[in-house]
Amino acid sequence: MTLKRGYHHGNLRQALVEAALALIAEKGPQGFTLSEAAKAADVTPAAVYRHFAGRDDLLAEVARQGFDIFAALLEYAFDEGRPSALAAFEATGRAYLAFARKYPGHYQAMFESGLQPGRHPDLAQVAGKARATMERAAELLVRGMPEGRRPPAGMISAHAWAVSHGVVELFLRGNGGVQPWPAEDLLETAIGIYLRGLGLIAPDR
Amino acid sequence: MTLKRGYHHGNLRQALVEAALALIAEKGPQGFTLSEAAKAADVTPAAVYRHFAGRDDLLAEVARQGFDIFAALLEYAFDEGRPSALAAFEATGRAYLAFARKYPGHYQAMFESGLQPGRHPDLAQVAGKARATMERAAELLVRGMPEGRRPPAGMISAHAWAVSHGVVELFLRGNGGVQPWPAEDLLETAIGIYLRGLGLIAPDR
DNA sequence: TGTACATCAGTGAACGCGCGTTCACTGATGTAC
DNA sequence: TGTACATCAGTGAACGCGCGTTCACTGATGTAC
Repeated sequence: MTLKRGYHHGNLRQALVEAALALIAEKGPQGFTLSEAAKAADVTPAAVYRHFAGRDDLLAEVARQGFDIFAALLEYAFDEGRPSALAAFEATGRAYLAFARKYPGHYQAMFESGLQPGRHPDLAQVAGKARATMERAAELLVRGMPEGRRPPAGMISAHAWAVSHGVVELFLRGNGGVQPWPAEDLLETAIGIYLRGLGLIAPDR
Repeated sequence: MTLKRGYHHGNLRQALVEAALALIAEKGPQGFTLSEAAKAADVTPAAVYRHFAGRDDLLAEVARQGFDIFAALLEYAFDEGRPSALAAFEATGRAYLAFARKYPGHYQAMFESGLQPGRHPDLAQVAGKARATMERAAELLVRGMPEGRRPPAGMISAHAWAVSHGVVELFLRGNGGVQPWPAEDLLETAIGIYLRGLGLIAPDR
């Protein structure tokens, strides 16, 4: 980290993003400050303004990169619906949780930092891309159901978002005492029961 | 609000709690500061220390009162399992959402303020009471299932917590763009499908 | 290859701000006699 | 009923702190000739 560097940093912009990520992952979204990120990048706070409009702009860039990774992971998990609509749907749920576990800094910047996407159009755009992938998975899933009883795909994907998000918030971080099940197991069983309820998995085991 | 009052406030402790609630409901948990709560209660910041050990202690009291109300609402919704285990279980889910909608300040203090319950034993205790009610509802629910295939009640209640929490976070506050369904409908459909998956509701409609 | 110069990334000092917290105090209240 | 006094809730001024942001500046880089 303290490698010799000259007056110019080289790639300060990305270094600041990564410093912010480390701070957020360690101390939560409120533990991130522009000044501390600058210090972690071995630079004066004023230097940040060469690359970002201010504190919120830096935070938004962190979230944007997070949504980029998130969208790519979902896309990869969905895999165009292979090997089956069912498997692809389950895979996107797992990908949600895997992302939250592997990129906690990004995740918190995206969902817990309190920045409103309306103020950052490019953020809203890439977030929409991630959402679209989940909706494609749901869309494909309901096509496997009898015509008359298909629930709206948007509702199915909203359910999947909600349970994934809830599992992450309540059980991935250790905030509610010791949890007897790993978050991954909780999500998998919840989605399994849900899919049975949709009639897409046989009722017996 | 600006009713004449003497040198002594009368019930400053509760007035501060309510000022904090209003601030949190309006501007989020980070919008709450000891100074602003004091100002809203028409009192000097230093006066707060007559009633609370400091900022965190005031926040914890807000959360504690929230868990009190929450636990009572769940208890009332559960109603000792009447009229049926199924109805009682569904009612607790609805109560979760109703609480979040009706008491947004409490809800955010409890779940989004970042205070750790470990540091406030009485908070952890009353939170445990709420959790226990949800587990009783789940326990009663699984008793209606054939002996060999009963999932652990704690898992069922964790699922219910997670989906309720996720629906609140994602869809009750308007953070994710316009949502075509009310949060209540999303939660009800999700839990309905889930209960079908457990074999507790007939598969057809 | 060498020099002059434009560009611009980062410095360092300073700002105003609101925060949580402390302290000696003072004014109101209520109880003992 | 009236007075002395203990209690204690709230005041007001002050503190140190870290924050985000600004500004004139300076040092490094790279390009034109």
